[in-house]
Amino acid sequence: MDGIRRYLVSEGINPSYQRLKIFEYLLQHKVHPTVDTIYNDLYKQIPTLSKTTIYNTLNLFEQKEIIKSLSIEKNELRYESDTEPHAHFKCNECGDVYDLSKEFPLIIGKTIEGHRVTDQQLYLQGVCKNCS
Amino acid sequence: MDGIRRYLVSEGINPSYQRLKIFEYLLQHKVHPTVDTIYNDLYKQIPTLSKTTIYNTLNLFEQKEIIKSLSIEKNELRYESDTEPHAHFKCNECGDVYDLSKEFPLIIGKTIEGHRVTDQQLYLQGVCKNCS
DNA sequence: GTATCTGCAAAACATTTGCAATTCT
DNA sequence: AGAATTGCAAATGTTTTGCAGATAC
Repeated sequence: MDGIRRYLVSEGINPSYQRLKIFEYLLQHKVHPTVDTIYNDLYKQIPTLSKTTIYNTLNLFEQKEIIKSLSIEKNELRYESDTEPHAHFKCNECGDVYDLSKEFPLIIGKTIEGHRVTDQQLYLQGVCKNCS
Repeated sequence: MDGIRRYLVSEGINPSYQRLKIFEYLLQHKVHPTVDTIYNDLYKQIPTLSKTTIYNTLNLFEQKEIIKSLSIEKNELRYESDTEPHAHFKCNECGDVYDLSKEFPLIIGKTIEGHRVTDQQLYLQGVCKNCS
């Protein structure tokens, strides 16, 4: 927890209790949780927690570029603490989202058809190994 | 317009006036419009048009697999009539979304890390050639 | 003590649903 | 007439905003 505190401070973020807990949660739950999932889980430890604080905190983290948001599915934002580019796979059966370790071509930094690329996201969908 | 009518019929879709106009709009506006954009444009020609009809129609088209929806950005669904897999580039300056003709590896049909892939989306972001 | 952070309640959006009126054949 | 379609109004779900109270330095 002290490591997390130091990390947040080093990124210019005031390490409040809620912020520490939310960032710790993202580090420990690498399944790209939604705000609702984060709230329902952390609520057990922090009964006074509100969703507003989770929204505020995630928006702050994203602005400071220590997390990323994924809009894989309509009407559902998901969050992850891994900011390195990597592909995502969403299972249409169980709904789980997996990180893929397989390397795909890195396009960031290149110029394609005249457009300068600064960010890339590869989303795959299908049926995961558990649901096959 | 008669070609569009025949196409809708061939896909099992009753070609009402609104459906014809909405599909024609998507064919003519390949900038991945939102429901709001479609509504604001078509409203001028069809003053009685409602957003509900646009939602109904787009959902029907998507279900019949003659269009695709893109959730590139949070809280904003975009639609396109091109159902072939291709990459998208979104300009963070002007907000426009471009189709890229450059070929990227086709992953659909493959199995990656045990997951069977049936759909793929590559989203790039950055600064487009007009905004550079 | 002053600035920041939290969290309630309300607002703002996009999308869906229920249903009555309209249209088409 | 009968079935499908349209579109209004209300409901739903997610995210944002306003603001008063709590917390931290």
